Amino acid sequence: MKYQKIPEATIRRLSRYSRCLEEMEKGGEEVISSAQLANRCMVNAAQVRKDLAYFGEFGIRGVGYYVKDLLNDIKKILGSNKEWRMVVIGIGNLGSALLSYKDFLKQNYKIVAAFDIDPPQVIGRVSEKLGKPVEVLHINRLKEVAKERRIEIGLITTPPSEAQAVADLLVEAEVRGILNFAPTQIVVPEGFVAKDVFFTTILDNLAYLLSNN
Amino acid sequence: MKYQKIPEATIRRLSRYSRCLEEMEKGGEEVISSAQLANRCMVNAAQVRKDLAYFGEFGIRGVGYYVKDLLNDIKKILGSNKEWRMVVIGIGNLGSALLSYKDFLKQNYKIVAAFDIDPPQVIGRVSEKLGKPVEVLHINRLKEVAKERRIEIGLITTPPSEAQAVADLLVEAEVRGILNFAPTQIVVPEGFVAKDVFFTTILDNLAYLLSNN
DNA sequence: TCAATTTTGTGACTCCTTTCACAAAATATG
DNA sequence: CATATTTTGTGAAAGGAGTCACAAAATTGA
Ligand SMILES: NC(=O)c1ccc[n+]([C@@H]2O[C@H](COP(=O)([O-])OP(=O)(O)OC[C@H]3O[C@@H](n4cnc5c(N)ncnc54)[C@H](O)[C@@H]3O)[C@@H](O)[C@H]2O)c1
Ligand SMILES: NC(=O)c1ccc[n+]([C@@H]2O[C@H](COP(=O)([O-])OP(=O)(O)OC[C@H]3O[C@@H](n4cnc5c(N)ncnc54)[C@H](O)[C@@H]3O)[C@@H](O)[C@H]2O)c1
Repeated sequence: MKYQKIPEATIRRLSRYSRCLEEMEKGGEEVISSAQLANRCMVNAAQVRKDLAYFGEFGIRGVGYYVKDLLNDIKKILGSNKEWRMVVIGIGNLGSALLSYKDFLKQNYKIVAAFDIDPPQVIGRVSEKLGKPVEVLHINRLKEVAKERRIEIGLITTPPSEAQAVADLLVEAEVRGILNFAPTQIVVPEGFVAKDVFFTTILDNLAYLLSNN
Repeated sequence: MKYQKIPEATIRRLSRYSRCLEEMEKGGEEVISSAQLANRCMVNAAQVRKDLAYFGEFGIRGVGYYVKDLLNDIKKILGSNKEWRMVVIGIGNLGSALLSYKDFLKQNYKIVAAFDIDPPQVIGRVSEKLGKPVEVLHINRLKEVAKERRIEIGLITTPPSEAQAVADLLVEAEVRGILNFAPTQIVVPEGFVAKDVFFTTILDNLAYLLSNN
């Protein structure tokens, strides 16, 4: 297939297909049609086929898709087949929750370091739920440790006033991907990727829908 | 302006404008142009004007928009001018973090109840950060308390296996808006609104961008 | 008072995304 | 082996969303 720009919506749906396929695999299903997958993910069947068509041909006409193979192919496309090494910065309420989030382990996302500016209260913290204990370190060791542990993604859970400064530190440490949970827009240079997760935006959306339906 | 279907993206941007306008108001700015607001929110100026045009005329030609008025108008559009009363269900790592999330207070979102199925460990829990202490109650009191406290939005932070059942309880209690943090797709009847927040989808997105740029 | 300046609101255009519809490929059946 | 059936992959059509460009409205300044 010739090259085309891939819609961001397609990537989001691939992640959804991935989750559904995982459940199907667990359920023992071996082959599915685009219609079945579409149904499960609440999208159009042609949409499923077109999304996949951006990346190649994965199905067999008259048959469908092999669940296991398709799951693998999608993970390869998303880059979620490899293990991603992450750091959490700001070990307060939300940061602690992320540190003990079991699902990250099941997926290929692994928290391998944690930082705070006020470590005495949290230093040496260990979560049994995690495969390995993660010790909370002082933020001034970020650059050094990030390189050492080959960290690729940073999760920012500091107060909003500190978020951009922390992002700058991550950039300096060459951590290329940033997920920011503080309610402030993060800016990073070319070559880096930052995504903001605004809880209030999601709630505003809900509020709008509730007010107008 | 004649009626049109309003794009979901417009609603998301309005929320963004809202946040920027709040900062501007704090900063003492009284009037802004669509270009300035657009710049701040990293969108196109025509986009700002078109988004607003769906709902009426809010600016003055040759002048711009009055920050205070526009903020009010946007909040009215979004429905975020009123106070929304919320419940959190599943007071584990993430649920506890949400319970003590200060920003909800600053906005018009207020957590007025909390439930778990295993309350002995958490009953009577109080967060000083919140205006009023919120006691964690047993899930079997959900329907009764939801009505009593006029709850309109439910935040689900139970394990995924319980999420749909909890959503069903919320529907039964006529809580019309649901925000689900468990990694499983929630289905609700006509007239209710459910949004899923999938952390892994966001990470998959990031992984894709990091793998392909 | 009137021309110059600023900035909105919006029709028209472009670009992107989704859906439709069908030929092509694989399988099943008699 | 030929025909019917199934389901993919994809070009074409339809539908939405974003950008451009300019007339209309307000203001400023001479
Ligand atoms: N609590 C929630 O449920 C929730 C939900 C959505 C978003 N958020 C956002 O996430 C962020 C954290 O929220 P929280 O409730 O966990 O706050 P918190 O105050 O409990 O935690 C913040 C932590 O960041 C640390 N910190 C401050 N400056 C730092 C720096 N420069 N470097 C490293 N660490 C630093 C603090 O010591 C503290 O431990 C906030 O921006 C908040 O708006 C929180
Ligand atoms: N921890 C995180 O940072 C994080 C991030 C994203 C998503 N999530 C999702 O949020 C959910 C909660 O995660 P967590 O880490 O807080 O888990 P957790 O195990 O710490 O908390 C779950 C809580 O739900 C309660 N519960 C179970 N069944 C219930 C029921 N039927 N009714 C009421 N309460 C019930 C449990 O008693 C427990 O207190 C999970 O689905 C998880 O996948 C968590």
